[in-house]
Amino acid sequence: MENGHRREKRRTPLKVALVEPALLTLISQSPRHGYSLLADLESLGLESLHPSVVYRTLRQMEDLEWIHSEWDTDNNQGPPRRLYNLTRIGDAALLTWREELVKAQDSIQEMLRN
Amino acid sequence: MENGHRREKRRTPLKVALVEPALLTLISQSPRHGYSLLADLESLGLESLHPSVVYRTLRQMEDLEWIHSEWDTDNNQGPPRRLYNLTRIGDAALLTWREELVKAQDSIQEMLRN
DNA sequence: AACACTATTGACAAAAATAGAATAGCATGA
DNA sequence: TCATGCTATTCTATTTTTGTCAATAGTGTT
Repeated sequence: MENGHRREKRRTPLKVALVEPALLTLISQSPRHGYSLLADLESLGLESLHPSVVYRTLRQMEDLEWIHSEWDTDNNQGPPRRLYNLTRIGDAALLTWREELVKAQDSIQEMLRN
Repeated sequence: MENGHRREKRRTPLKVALVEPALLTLISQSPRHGYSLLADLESLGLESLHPSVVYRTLRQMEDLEWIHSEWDTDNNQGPPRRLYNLTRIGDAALLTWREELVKAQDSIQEMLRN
């Protein structure tokens, strides 16, 4: 049955796999809200992510108690927004993530060295 | 409803997201069969992957015609095994992947530079 | 009031990932 | 020869994740 090609799509793009550590990194730098994180991710090279992906990841991380959010009261330009900041657990999670990032970096380096 | 923590698991580990380019890279170096790829992935830092992950990815890539397999006839030590090698399409796919890897590398670098 | 922009949430279908069982050839020793 | 263990691959059920779209909603502008 040598033939019979079925699928077209590829696996989870690297981009998506990096959203979580990227958000942690950004929030650790300074508390932010989701909408601005959406833009900040682009500065990390993670472009054109669907907003839902970002908000969902934020909620998941909050469920894990890596981050904590509160409604931003000194809200100037629009509807209420959540301001996220890192918890102590999130700090630890970031450290763990950084180790994983280093490993991934090594793997990639190895692959690229033709 | 500030509280009510639901989930425990994290997203797809980076490790898994790197299986596809890693396999392409290895096969491009020299044709191999699945079982040995399982071991070779470890040399790329992708450790303790479930065999299913590797075999599934191989089948997916074969469906995409990135790789081609044939049963290895000069089979010495066990049951029949598939020998995989890269197609021309796979060559191109590897190049595309390498660009993605470079981008990911940049993103990671950016995250790690505290 | 209609519209555009900021901001977040919810829900659903489709795809992917996890893990374990099933299958099977070969080699070795009891 | 029968059990055991290793090599090697496939299948399938279940759980998770992802992609996408719609819904909600406040604020400012025309």
